[in-house]
Amino acid sequence: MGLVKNELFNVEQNTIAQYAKVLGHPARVAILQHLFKMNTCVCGQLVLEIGLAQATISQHLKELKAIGLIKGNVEGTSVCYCIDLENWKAMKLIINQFMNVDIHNSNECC
Amino acid sequence: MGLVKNELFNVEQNTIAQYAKVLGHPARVAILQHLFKMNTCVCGQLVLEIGLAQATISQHLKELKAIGLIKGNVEGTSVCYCIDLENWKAMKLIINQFMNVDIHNSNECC
DNA sequence: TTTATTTATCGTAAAATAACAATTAATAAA
DNA sequence: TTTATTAATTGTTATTTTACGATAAATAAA
Repeated sequence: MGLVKNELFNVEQNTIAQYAKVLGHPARVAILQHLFKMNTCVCGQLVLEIGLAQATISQHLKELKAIGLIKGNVEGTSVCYCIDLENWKAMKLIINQFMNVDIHNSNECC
Repeated sequence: MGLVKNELFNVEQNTIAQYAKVLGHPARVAILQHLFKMNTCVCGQLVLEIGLAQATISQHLKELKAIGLIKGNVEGTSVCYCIDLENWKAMKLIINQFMNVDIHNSNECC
């Protein structure tokens, strides 16, 4: 076990869960917020900004990159990261669509 | 390790991550969608609807209840679950606020 | 009272996650 | 060329998560 049974769920449910999972760690939330705040590519610094080890930050960046929310450009000896706006907006749409299931419901119960 | 260092992040970041984490499993997404679709309290059935073992569903329900997104009413020998709309809307607000950090940014980079 | 139904809890195993030190790889600077 | 800088990767450990069988608890039905 410890293994999610994705085959029991539809694509939408798995996609929502995948995005939510990536956002489910405060370091990754902080990284995204920082990238938005800077509004430009950010090289390094993230390790200083957040208090985690370099290897740990690198791991979180990898996950954010893997799902497409950020992208990185090699710039000399450092790598510059920024939000992938197109994918970010696609993610927003999917999450919003899910979160708005309440709009057409009254839920008069309990 | 395997232990998140919450103390490095602010309340907002931790709250966002906590909500996202709960939504980060397709079974919990499916449960929420089902509760919205039924638009009323749901007793049992969830185990039949989703293909996971009863103990597993019970565990997922516990997590959703712990963070406040659903509530349960004992009704005879069974328990009826439904969305806690107030808390659900509070969650939506927090997640939306986070996701809309892009609105004021152009992100001309990379 | 006995039996059935329904859900929660316990115990357990496999897998995933978070974190970090150490190392490697790649480029820039001296 | 040698040295420094920066980020990725590797290896490892502790912890958490997912899942389920078995059992317990609580109530309803016979």
